[in-house]
Amino acid sequence: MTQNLPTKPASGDARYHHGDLRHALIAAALSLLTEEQNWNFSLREVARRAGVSHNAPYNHFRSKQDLLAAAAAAGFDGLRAQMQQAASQADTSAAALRAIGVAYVCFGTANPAHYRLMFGTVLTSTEICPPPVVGEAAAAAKDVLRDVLRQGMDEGEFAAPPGGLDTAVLSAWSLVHGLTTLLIDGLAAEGTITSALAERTAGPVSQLLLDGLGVKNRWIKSR
Amino acid sequence: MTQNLPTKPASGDARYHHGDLRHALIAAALSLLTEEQNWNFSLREVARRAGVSHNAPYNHFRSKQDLLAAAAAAGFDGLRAQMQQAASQADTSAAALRAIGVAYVCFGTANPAHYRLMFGTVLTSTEICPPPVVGEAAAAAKDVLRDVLRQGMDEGEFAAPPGGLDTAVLSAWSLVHGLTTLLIDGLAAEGTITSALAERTAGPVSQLLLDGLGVKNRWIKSR
DNA sequence: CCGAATATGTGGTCACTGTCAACATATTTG
DNA sequence: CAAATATGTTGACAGTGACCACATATTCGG
Repeated sequence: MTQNLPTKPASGDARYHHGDLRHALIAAALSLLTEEQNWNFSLREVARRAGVSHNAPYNHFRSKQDLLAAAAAAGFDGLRAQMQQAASQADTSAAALRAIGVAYVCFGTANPAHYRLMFGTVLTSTEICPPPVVGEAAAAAKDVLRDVLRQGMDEGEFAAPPGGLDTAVLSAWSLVHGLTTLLIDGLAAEGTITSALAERTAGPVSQLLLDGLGVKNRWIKSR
Repeated sequence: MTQNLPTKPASGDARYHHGDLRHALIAAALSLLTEEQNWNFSLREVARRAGVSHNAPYNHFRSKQDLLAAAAAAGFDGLRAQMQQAASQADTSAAALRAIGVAYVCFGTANPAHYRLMFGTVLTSTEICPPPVVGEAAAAAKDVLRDVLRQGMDEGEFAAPPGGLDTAVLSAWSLVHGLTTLLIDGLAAEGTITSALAERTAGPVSQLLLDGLGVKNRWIKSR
């Protein structure tokens, strides 16, 4: 090295210890994720962005995958928040379900790379299928859906399908998740995906699920 | 190297030109894919498996992504085949739709890594969203679904949802695709996924879609 | 209040990767 | 049969993830 040990920085502003490097790294990873729309960026680049050496991240994450898992978990937290807000503003269970569906798809299409990462770390990473952090965050989001469905079934607004609540939850989640990824992958529609397109698509698709749940005012009668 | 230029092999068995290296590379990639359950394997490893030098692949694929895209396209071909066979063995449109759903989910859960790759290369790769090869293969599979739905609607077996055939296709695909990935990701059920589980899950979920399509003998009446 | 244990950051290193360029050998084609 | 092309080979390079030993803060027990 040309000049040794300027370790003690000139200004007391930047300390040797970063303060909250863990979050800084996650933030850096997320910004790289949205910039490049994939997670091929190097762990070293993340470290550079956070202004630390290429090895500092290893004090907070066991591996690159581990960092990505943390970023994915953060994504599920955000998703859950959006779903909850959407549900809270609806007055009927059916409306809540539809709102959740739209919110879900909008979240995914607005943050394609992040959404993809959320459901992608798993395989890319270790054997243990959903890394605990991710699994828990995902379950929390799933529960929002479950609550709405249960309430609707309790109120008699939804009919119980064979297989009961579990099947309903799984179907609903499958539907919005599938739609989201198809949109992201450019397999559902031509051209770039706008939030308007997401809403326009998510609406009818959610409706079809509602029909399956035997919601009272079916479109078939309403026209 | 210890021993130079045994380029001309002793036996005339192995030629300088491989014969069909392109397919050999795809095959090697696929076997690595199922072995390691991810596509972190190196292009060099693929070349090693095919018994060629680390640069030979570049005569057939522009990049690693390009090879992966080819593998993904092959996957869609296989998927379409299974869907077609399932559909051909059903006597009603509703039965065909249900069979396709189950076949779809079974394909995905039986080849998790491959399935994941099929819907994953996109982002990981270049800007042009679905690489042409992949997009075309995917469209072919999608058409199987579309044909069944159209026929069912023509026959009056399915009711046309608002948004028409397109919405129905999109919904159906979303549902099975979403369910498949959730199962693969370990987010739908506990423990390892068996083909039995896949069928058991895909059945009711498909049924819910059929209900949404207003199929005559609804489960609610059939019990 | 101080010294040891610990947490956090640094630079060095290694095997390996994807890709490029230059070269060698088959194959095809005029 | 020569020239053009297709296919494969070796060599190189910068960049990567992950390990190590070491340096510096921070914390905590005495």
